Amino acid sequence: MARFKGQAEYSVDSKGRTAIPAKMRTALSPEALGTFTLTKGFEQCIYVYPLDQWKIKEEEYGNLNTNNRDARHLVRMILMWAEEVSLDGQGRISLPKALSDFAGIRDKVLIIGAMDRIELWNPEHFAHYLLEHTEDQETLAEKVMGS
Amino acid sequence: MARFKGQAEYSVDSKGRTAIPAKMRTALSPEALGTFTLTKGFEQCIYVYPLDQWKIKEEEYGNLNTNNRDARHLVRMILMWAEEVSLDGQGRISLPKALSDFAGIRDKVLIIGAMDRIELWNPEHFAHYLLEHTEDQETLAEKVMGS
DNA sequence: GACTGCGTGGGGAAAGGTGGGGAATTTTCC
DNA sequence: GGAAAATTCCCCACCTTTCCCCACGCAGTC
Repeated sequence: MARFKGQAEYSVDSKGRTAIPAKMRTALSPEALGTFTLTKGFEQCIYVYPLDQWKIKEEEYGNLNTNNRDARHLVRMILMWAEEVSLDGQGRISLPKALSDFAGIRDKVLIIGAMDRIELWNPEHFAHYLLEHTEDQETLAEKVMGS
Repeated sequence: MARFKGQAEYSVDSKGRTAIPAKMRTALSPEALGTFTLTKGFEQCIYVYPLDQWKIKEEEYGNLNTNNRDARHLVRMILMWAEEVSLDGQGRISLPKALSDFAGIRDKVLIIGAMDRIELWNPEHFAHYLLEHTEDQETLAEKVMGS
């Protein structure tokens, strides 16, 4: 499985394209075929899953019973935002308008490696996010991984 | 199996035709033969099943116990609205009047990929639908897919 | 100091969405 | 039963968007 890490602030050009950092590109499995599935993240950002990783997610959703009202709604909410994009010859992807609108991304994007996915943030929004979550890492670690 | 995802707002022309997004067309299996079965959706929308996927649904409904009053009624309700349509040379389908009336679709249509089917919504109705389902994704995911 | 890798920008060709005309078929009405 | 009207289907044409390719400049490396 691909393990992404690190951060970078890149620009988004007039055509809505942004480069994926070379370090993250080299972390991709060959099975990903240079293709990602972008979707709406929890919090105001875009989740970027490599194709092979997304297949696993998709499988889960496909097994839900669509005769169940809540399941139907969940599938709608997740899939309507999902979009498949591929790297161009320069190692860039183009951001679907619906998603960059949602995340408030315009001409700058903060790219964060987060294990099995990459996250795209509006740099300013991310700064705000940090301000709202001032708990220090030590406390969090204890809360989450404690016992 | 075809896996549809993404969203798009397209127009419906004066002849009641609407294009199927190219991304969804490429997701079609060859067995679908560019043919869909449209039927009344749960919630106020139109369900669009590729031919091969519809066969599976048909099988499911065919296996229901027709001695059961509810099952009998459900099958009637679903099948009486079902209609088969094919893509034209431009990748469009024409919407049966009964269905577009039911969904309230006029000159604009919101097209949503939802796994094995495509959904057609009146954009405004969909906005209302979203307002009525404000549960956040995280809670819903937990409810539906367990811990 | 030249070379290579990487992020950025843009031009041109191809594809995709939209609209409409006209022939063939079906429906309706006299 | 036949003519008129409406509908359906197939094709062509336009225009915007997308995709693919080429080019530049900066940075780190040998």
